[in-house]
This record gives sequence, C-alpha cells and structure tokens, in this order.
Amino acid sequence: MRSEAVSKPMMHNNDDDDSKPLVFKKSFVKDRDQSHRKPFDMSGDSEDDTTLRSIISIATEQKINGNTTLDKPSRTSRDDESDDVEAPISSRLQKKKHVRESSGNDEKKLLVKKFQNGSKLESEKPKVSGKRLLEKDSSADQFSMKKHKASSSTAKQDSTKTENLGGKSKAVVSPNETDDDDDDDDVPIAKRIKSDSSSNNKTPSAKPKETKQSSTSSTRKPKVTRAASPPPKKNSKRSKKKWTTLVHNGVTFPPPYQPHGTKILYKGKPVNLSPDQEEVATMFAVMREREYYNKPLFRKNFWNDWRKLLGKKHVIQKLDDCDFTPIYEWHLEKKQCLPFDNVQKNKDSKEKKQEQGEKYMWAIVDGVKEKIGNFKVEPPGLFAGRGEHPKMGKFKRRIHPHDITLNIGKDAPIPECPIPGERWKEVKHDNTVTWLAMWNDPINPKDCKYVFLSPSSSQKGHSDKKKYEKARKLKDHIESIRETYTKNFNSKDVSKRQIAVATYLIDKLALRAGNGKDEDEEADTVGCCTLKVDNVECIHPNQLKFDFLGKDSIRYENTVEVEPPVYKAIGQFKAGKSNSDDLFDEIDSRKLNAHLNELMPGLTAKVFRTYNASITLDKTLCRETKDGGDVSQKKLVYDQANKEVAIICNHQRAVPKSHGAQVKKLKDKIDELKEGLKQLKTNLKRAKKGEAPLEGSDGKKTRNISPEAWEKKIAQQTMKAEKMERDMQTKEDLKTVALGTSKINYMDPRITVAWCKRNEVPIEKMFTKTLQEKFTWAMDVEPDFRF
DNA sequence: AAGGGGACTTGGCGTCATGTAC
DNA sequence: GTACATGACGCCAAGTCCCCTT
Repeated sequence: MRSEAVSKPMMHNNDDDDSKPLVFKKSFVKDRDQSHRKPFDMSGDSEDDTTLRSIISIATEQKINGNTTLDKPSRTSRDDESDDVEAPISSRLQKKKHVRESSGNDEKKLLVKKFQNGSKLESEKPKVSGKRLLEKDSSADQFSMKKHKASSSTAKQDSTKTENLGGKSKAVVSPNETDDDDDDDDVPIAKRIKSDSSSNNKTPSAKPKETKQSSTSSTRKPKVTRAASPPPKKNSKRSKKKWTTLVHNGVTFPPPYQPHGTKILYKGKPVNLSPDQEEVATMFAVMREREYYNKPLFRKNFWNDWRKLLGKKHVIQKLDDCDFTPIYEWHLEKKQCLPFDNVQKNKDSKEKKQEQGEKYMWAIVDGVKEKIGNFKVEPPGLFAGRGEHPKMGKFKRRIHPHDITLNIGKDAPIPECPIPGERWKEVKHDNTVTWLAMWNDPINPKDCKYVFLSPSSSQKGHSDKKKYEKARKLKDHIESIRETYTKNFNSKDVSKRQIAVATYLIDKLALRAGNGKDEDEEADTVGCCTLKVDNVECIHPNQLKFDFLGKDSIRYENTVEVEPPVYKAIGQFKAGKSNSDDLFDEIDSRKLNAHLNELMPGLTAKVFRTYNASITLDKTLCRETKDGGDVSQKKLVYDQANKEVAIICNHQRAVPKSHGAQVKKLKDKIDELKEGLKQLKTNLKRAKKGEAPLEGSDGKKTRNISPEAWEKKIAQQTMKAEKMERDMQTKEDLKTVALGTSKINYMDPRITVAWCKRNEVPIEKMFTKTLQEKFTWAMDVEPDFRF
C-alpha cells in the first residue's frame, strides 16, 4: 500500500536554489499504521503553487541575505560568538555586570539547608511562572541567560562581586558563560572545586554522609566515587566542567505493586496468580485496545517473559488460552470510577503527590535553583518500541535504588534512599557531565537512562543557544560547502563522490546522518548514510524517489529532481548491488562528519537540519508577514511557515482519532449554513418585492425585515461559512503534520521572539508557558534579529 | 580505523488540563 | 454545568555524535 507521491517536476535554478531543501509533494504515511494514515496531500493546486512560489522567492532572498551577512564582524574560529553577539554590546555589558557569584557563602548555606529540608524556596520570593524565581522589576533588563538566585536576600549585593582564584581577579560569571570559552582552564579544576568545597563544608546541612546513608541501611554503603571526576582530558569537549556545585535530592520510585486479586481465566477457569505474575498480566490486559495487543511478535515476547515468571509447570501453558477480560474490566471500572466519586479525593491525593514531588523536583546548580526534568525513575511495563521493534512486548523490569548511580557535588549531602532498607548503586561526583542520576535500561542493558535538568534550566538553555549559533555559523560556510560537494559529484574517488552526494542529500533534503544500527536489537530504520539500494529509485531523466523508514519508523517518501551529476552518481552507486545493500557502501556517518568538520569546525550532519529549519522560518516569515492585520492573521502566517519547516523535517503525526468525525461535523455545519443562505436569498428577493419572508424550516414565522437587513444577514452567513471552510481546510492540511517538534528543536526561538516584537504579537500566542521557560535565553533578542 | 559505550538531543504518542460551545 | 475539542506536557523511545579502547 503505497501512496501516490508523483510530484510535478520542479525546474529550479541551481544557483539560486541554495536556501531551502527541496520539498516536493511528499506523502506523509506512516508505515506502521497505514490503515488510518492517509497520504498527506499537498496536491491541492494552490498548495503546490505556494510551495513553488515560496521556493523561488526564498531563493532570491537568499542572495540578498548572502550579502547582508558580510557586514558581520569576522569572528575567530573559537566558540566565542555564542554569547549574545547578535545584540548590541552596550546593552549587554550592563546586564552582564549583574553576574552570579560563587562566593556568597552565607547565602548558599542557607539555601542548601532549606533545600534539604524540603521547604519551598519560592515562599521567600514572589513567584513567577510557578517555579523559577524571577525579579519582575529588573529582570527584563538582565542578561538573557541569567537565572535568579534561589535565595533572594543577597542577590543584589553580590551582583558585582569578583572572585580571586589562582591569582586572577575576574568577574565570576555563570557557568553558562564560562564553559563556552576556555577561561576556566587557567585555573586548575581541582583548585576551583576545593575553593568551593571549603565553603560548602561549613554548610550546616551537610550532615555526615555516613549518618545519612546508614539511616536506612546500617552496614552496607554505596560505592562512593570520591575522585573529582575522570581524568580531565585536555581540549576534550566532554571533559569540560559543567558545574561547580551540585545539590539535589536524588530520584523517586513508583509505588510498589498493589495486587488487585482479579483473576484471569485459563480455558474458561479462574487462575490464581502471585502478585508478580498478576502485575505483568495486568500490564498486558490493559493494553487490549492498543494496536500492539494483537501483534504476534508483541505477544510472543510478552509470553516469553511472563512464562519465566509463571514457571514451566504452571497451569497456564498457552497465551492464546488466556482470557484477560476480568482484569481489563477491572481496569476500566477503576478508570471510570475516578471522575465521579473521587473528584475531591483525587484532587487531594494529587496535591499530596505534588508536594512530595516538590522535594525532588529541584536541584541547586552553582547556587541556582533549577528544575529537574525527570526525577521519577521509569515504572515497570511492557516495552513498546516503535515500528517493527524486535523487542516489543518484553517485560521491562522495575528499577530499584541499587540500579541507580547518582551524580552530585562532592560536598553536597548524599540523598537519602527513599526506599527503606535499600541503597544506591553508586554515588559519583563527576562535574564533566550534566546528569544527576543514571541507570541501565533493563531492555537494552548497554543503554543508559539519565536524569537531567529540565529544558528550562540555564544549562540546557545554554547548549540550545550554542546549537543555534553553530547553525548560524553554517550560513557563512554554506556557499563554499556547496561548491565543494558540487565539484566532487564527479570525483574519480568513489568515497569522495559518495561523501559529496550524501552531503548534498543532507543539505537539500534535511535527511538525518544515519548511524549504523544493531539489526537484532532495533527496528530496521535508516538515515542518509545507511540508505539501502532499494530506498532510492532513479526516475529518468533526473528524478530520485526516496522511500524509507526513518527515525521512529516514520516513513520518508519524496520524489525530487536533482542535478544530473547526482542522478548519475546514484545510478553508479546502485549498479551491481542487490536491493538490501548499502547505497553508500564506502562511507558512514563518522566519515561524513569528519569531512564536514574539516569544512567548518564543529559541523556535523544534524546542523544542516537546524540550519534549514531556522533559515526557512526566518525567510518565510519575513516574506509572508504583511503589515496590519490582527494577531490571528499573523499567527496563521506563522503556522504556515511552521508547517513548511515541519514538512522539510518530515515531522509527522498520526491522524487524530476524531479527525474524521470532526471534519464531518464541520462539513455538516457548512452545508447547513449554505442551506440557510439559500433561504436568506429567497427572502431577500421576496423582501425586494415587498413579500413577507417564508416560514422557517421549523415552521416558525420569520420576522419581516428590510432588504438591506437581509443582505447584511447574507453577508454575515457567507463570512461564517467561508471561515469554516478555511478551518476545515487547515485541519485537513495539518492532520498528518506535527508542528511542535520543529518549534521545540529546530527553529531558533529568537526568530519567533523578534518576529513577535516586530509585529506586536504577544509571545504567549506562539510559545506555551513551558516553551517560554525553555527559551528564556532568547527572550530579550532585538526585534531586528535575523537568523 | 573500527567498534563500543557514554552522554546528550530529538521525537511521537497518550493522557491530563484547559478552553469553548451549548 | 456539561460535553466535547484542543492544547499542553510528561513519558520514554530512538536518534546523533563524541571519546575511549583495541
């Protein structure tokens, strides 16, 4: 079942077409769920026209832009542009003066103490946006990356404090600023840590660790890695210091399993199960409505694991003879009951839970309170991989404290293990990494699961910003990179030619790099470097048809016209191979990235996705936004641009369950309106002739009004119907397109913020609360910012 | 130079919360 | 106030890319 993906060949001028990936008619179909996923239809003529037009005009703009970038000051090759270079320096300097200290000891002591006690720090300070402490009055002027101190009283006083370390007196800035450059390197890390720890040692809350730990387990202690961190490697990115002090309370665990005692039927007879067996049976039973439930592989893997729990001699010998209905019904009932009688109870328990979670939700990183992303360890369950995952249905066992490695400041108190009698696997103090806790994935023990700070943290914000700065840097190199690969399309060296063509595809189609994968352990998906011969079809004279499963088993289906040398090269790469052979047999993502790194330091394949997404948004917005118009019209322009980006990146979603019903509803309403219009028009005619209006369909008498009044009514109705039709069209357009992913990961938020400022659109119309928090660093961008 | 492991970003989906129409 | 639609967000899977080892 393959959807139509025949695209109109697009004639594009190579020289001009350097700003945007080739996006042609693309069928958006998920392979794994084709039954209800219809092709994403861009075939509406108007749609095609827009796309065509937009590409042409973007291409034109790109030329202009190519020039405008020249007026940027030239930069050193160092990473130093990542700090607000785009904003007027004068405006920044003042803000930066308000830097974060690292010597406000009294304050820190207080903070850690309160934190350990689980008291809510917010209570000390007016709360903004629920969690982060922002000073309303002054913060607007502050350095965008800066977070406010978790404790308020001294924040202002220490704002210009300097630190004297290693004989050097310098303003101490947040780690976000320091770890970008190598300033830290002048001061031995050990020295810095020492200096910090000496202050922390006095922290009243830093109780003796032994006491803390032994409170739950008297003799055994977790392995505590006392070494500051792995031996720091010179010039190694990974060895860069990510924090100086780190305090947190560890992680929480899901509650133990509560047996419900409902019995499944085996060959019609109830069967007793132990709590362990019942727990896993319940996981399976409640999945009845999911697609997985009937997949043979899912059932096979489940049965394998469940059977281990049942034991070979158990009365249950065959999964197909089991009837899980009683448990399923018990589950439904439980779910249904909740909203009715337990509204209040539910609320209460929720609040209670939140309060308990509060303690674990925050970390203090270099004296700043930051939200943690996922402090709850994953509950046990049945593994649900994406696509045809070989491990689907396997039982994912419960995670215990002895699976968990904590990473925490050397001088922070070691969090108490929340489960009495158990202990952490290990406690590390590695400040070259950002994770707070880690465990091995039970499904794939080689894999690790991490607890990180939330996206709203300055740590994450900082790396986010760096990512976009790197993508912006690509602007300055893209021309020569394109020249290079174009030249190499004809290289006699096959490797070189493959690198050139692969780079071209990554640039033009925003493909992912495509790392090698373990065939037995993972679903069979590919990226650029791992494309198979039969994923690309050559269509004479110079079109390529791509059809493969990408990340998350999302199907990528696209037919594009390419330059003749690329067409020829692909033909050569395919020649003499079988369908399942690698198209690019000479290269892999490492080689490709090594090559890219030579063209621009730090350049990797994924930067092209960021670059293409952001530049497309920027250009489309600038081109399409008209002066005037209300906010909702502006938003429509934005959403269209967003959609364009999502299509470039192939961000799809399943058609919403109720989509059909909703469209039908809208259609019915439109029909109704049209029917009403007919009647209105009749009445208008009658009114003009001086006749009384006809009776309404409900038999009621209709008020006699003037022809002008009828006309007004008709105009109103028509508008309403047109709006509904537009809504329906939008709904249909977007039914398989996921806008969120590109907004969260690919489009430089400064483009959006600047656009909002220029067009007087409130930022909350474009970014949810969470996104605004994630993008704090982008909020004070100048209105004239261009990507 | 190749492979493995570690750390971090990206991604779709389900569920819960909130908004809106009636 | 209720029912439904929509949007937000948490969850956790699945990528990318880097460093280290062999």
